[in-house]
Amino acid sequence: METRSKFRYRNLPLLLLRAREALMQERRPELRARGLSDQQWRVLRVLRNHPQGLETGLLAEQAFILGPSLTGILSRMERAELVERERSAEDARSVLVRSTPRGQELSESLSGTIEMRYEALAETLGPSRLRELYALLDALIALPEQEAPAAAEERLEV
Amino acid sequence: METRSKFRYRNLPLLLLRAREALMQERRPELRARGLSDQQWRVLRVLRNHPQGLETGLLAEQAFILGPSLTGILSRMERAELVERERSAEDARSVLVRSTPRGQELSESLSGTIEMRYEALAETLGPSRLRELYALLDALIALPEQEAPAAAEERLEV
DNA sequence: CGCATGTCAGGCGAACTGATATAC
DNA sequence: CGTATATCAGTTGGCCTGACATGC
Repeated sequence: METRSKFRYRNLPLLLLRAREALMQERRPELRARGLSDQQWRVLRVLRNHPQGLETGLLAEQAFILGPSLTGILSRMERAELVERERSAEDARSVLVRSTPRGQELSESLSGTIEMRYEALAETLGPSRLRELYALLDALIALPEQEAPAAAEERLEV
Repeated sequence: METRSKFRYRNLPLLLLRAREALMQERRPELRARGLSDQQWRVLRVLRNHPQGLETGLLAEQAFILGPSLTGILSRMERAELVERERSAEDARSVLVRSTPRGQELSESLSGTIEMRYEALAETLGPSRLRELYALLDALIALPEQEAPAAAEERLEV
C-alpha cells in the first residue's frame, strides 16, 4: 500500500520554465547566430527603450539580472562592441550604459522576426487570452510584494 | 529625431521568468535550508510520482533537464543519499532512479508548505483563473510542436 | 550491424555571496 | 560620518556539445 500522497497541483514553476523555453527555443537560434546570449539580448532589448543610456542599477532591475552578473555581461558586450559604458556626469557613482550602433543594428534586425512571433501568438491564442496571460503573470509577479509590503516599490514597466 | 521603434508587445519570456522567480522566491529558502538546488527539488518532485523508480531518460524529460546535466545532478544527490541508481533488470542500458527514505522525508516535509502556497494562490487568483493560467501555459508549451510536427510526441503528464 | 541509453569530458556564461573602492 | 553605486574576487551548479562505452 502506497502512503505517499501525490501533489494536487501541477508544478507551476516548471510549467513557467517550459513555457519560457518554448518561446526561447524559437528565437535562440537567431540570437546564437549573432553571438548573443539570452541575457545579452535582454540587455539590448531594455536599452532599446533607453536610447540616451541607462544606469547600471536600473538596467539590472529591468533586465532582471543581478548586479555582479550584469557587470560581467556588460564587459563581454563591451568587448563585442555592443554597448558602451560611461560614468554619469551628474553622479560619478553611477554608470550609464548605452548600446552602440552595432548593438542597435543587431537588436533592430532581431526585433522584426520576434515581433512577428508575437503577432502569430496573438492570433493563435486570441488577443483577449494573450491579455489575460499578461495579467496573470503580473499577478504572480506581484505576489511577493503582497507578503512583504516593506519591499513594495514602484512598479516597473517591463 | 528618434527613429528606433519600440516593441509593441511586452517581453513575454522575461515575464515568465519573473513569474517563476516570484514563486521560487517563496520556496527557495526552504529548499536551501535542506541543501537542495532548484533542479534537485524538481527531481525529487518527479520521483514522488514514481515510487517504483524511473528511468533516467524519462526523468530528464519530466524534470526538463538535459541528460548530461541530470547525470551530474544525480551524482550529487546520490552522494547526499537522496536518490539511488540501479541498472534496469529488463534493459541493461537504462538506469532506474529511486528516491531514498531520506529523499522521501525531505520531499514530504516540503510538500506541505508548498501545497499551502498553491491553495493560497488559488484563493488569490480564483480557481478559474488558475485553471486558465495552466491552460495558457500549456498552449505556449505546445507551440513548438505545432511548427515542427515531426517532433510531436505523446503529451507528458507533468 | 545500426540504434538507443547513459555517462564522460570539457568549456563556458551566469548566479550568487561577500568584500572593496569611490562618490554622495 | 553613513549610505549608495558599481565592481572585484572567487566559488559553484548547471547548461550544452561532442565523444564514448555498453547493450539492445
